[in-house]
Amino acid sequence: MANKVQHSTIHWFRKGLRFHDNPSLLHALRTSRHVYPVYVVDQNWMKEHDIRYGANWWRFVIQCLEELDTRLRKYGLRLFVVRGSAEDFFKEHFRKWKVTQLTHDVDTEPFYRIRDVAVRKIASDMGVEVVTHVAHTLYDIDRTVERNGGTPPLTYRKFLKVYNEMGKPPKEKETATTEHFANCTLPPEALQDKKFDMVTLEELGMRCDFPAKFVGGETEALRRLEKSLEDKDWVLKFEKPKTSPNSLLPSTTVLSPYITVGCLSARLFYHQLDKIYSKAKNHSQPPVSLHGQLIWREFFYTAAAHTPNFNQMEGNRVCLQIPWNKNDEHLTRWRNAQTGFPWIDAAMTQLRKEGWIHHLARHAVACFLTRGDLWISWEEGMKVFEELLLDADWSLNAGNWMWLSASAFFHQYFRVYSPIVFGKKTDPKGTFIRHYLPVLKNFPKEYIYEPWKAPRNVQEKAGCIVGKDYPRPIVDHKEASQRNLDIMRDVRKDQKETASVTLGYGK
DNA sequence: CTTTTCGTTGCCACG
DNA sequence: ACGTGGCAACGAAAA
Repeated sequence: MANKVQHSTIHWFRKGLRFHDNPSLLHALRTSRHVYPVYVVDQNWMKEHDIRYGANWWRFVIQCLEELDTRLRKYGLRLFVVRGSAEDFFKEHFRKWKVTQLTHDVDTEPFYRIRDVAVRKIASDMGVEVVTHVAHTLYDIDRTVERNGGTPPLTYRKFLKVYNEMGKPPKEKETATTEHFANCTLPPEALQDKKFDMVTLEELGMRCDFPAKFVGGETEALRRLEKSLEDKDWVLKFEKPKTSPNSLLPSTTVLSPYITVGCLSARLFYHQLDKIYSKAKNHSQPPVSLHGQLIWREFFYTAAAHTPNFNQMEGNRVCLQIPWNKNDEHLTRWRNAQTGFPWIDAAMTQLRKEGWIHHLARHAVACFLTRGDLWISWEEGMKVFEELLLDADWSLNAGNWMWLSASAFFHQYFRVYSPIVFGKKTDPKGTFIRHYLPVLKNFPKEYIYEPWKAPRNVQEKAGCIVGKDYPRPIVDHKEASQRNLDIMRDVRKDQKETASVTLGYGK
């Protein structure tokens, strides 16, 4: 090899749990004699920053880590799973392992940024060079914002304009493979150090008493990508709003969990789509196309990275200030699929048991919790999603919750999803409900979306008495949504007046 | 400045 | 089956 191969490098996996399109890993391998691949599990840090991934998410990530470890061992390396503070670990091991270089992806969430600044300081104090690359998003987000004049685009159209000016995102990098690892080794004592062996759910104090519907790992991610792109016609015609939220086989790709933890590169997905698009005469366009979905992700990442307090209402300049109610009983019932609205409860059951629900199902349950029915803050819903979703992503989660609650980005608050009618369009027989709420499975289709309306004898025949075997609806939808609509209108009127008064003072 | 148009995915009644 | 306008009417951006 022509270039000097002499660094002793820690490659820090956070997201980016992959060998394909991993520029910072490639850099580590190309410039080092020793490469220590590290993943940090720090529950205190997570608690401090209110990061609340649940057992299903951890199981998924551990599967990803196991695959990384297995593959690294084939190349003579291993994964070091660190317990506790990243700062403490680096302070100790930069010296112990004679580290001269640290490599990792650029991450934009505030909690990552704070920690990265601290780690960078430790590194510079100890003479460790830090090399980072943008690999999780399509573009370098700071440059997108620069291009937009210093602020993030806050409408999709505006974002598209910037996107069109910037040209296609960088091509994905080659996959790290045998030749990249050829010159990298680890000292035997490090290879055998049991302290850094794989973490388990038990160790994290967690339990999953249901099987994994979606298995983590890069191999599964790439297999799923390939399968998703198999039917070219489906890819070319894809329009998100036309996909079904309640088909038992997902009507979309379900690549989001893989992209979120980074065992699938968004850039790889982007360019594979691009190849298919370029060979065809016609294809669907953003925002509804598959490219459009990746651009939505980028849109929320960009807004989140440049909006202080993006995941809360208070101090968030893009978020409408709404006097939400606090109602722990209603929140708990929503969380635990006990609202008495079968379509809502079925979706929430799918979320809890599988960790993924269709985007439109998220719309339905989010609208129900916030502006539609329960008038509970979007922040509460966001927290539940973060705990239960495999694809929970800080930026997208907060952004979409603001969208659905009509707090930001989306303003047509009078368009309320009906918890009874909406699901019927794509699943009139209620197959989805019957699957996830077996207690209702024998209700005739006339009553499956509103079982409380079934006459007593029908309930008896179905073997399910509403109010006993399945809850009565916790609100009257018509009444609640109308009341909420009125409050929303008043809030907006008030805030417009306040804003103009403030403006008046400013002049 | 005002006016019009548009916005990934509402519901309902009517034809 | 599907399209349309009314509902009561949002904010951002184009015109």
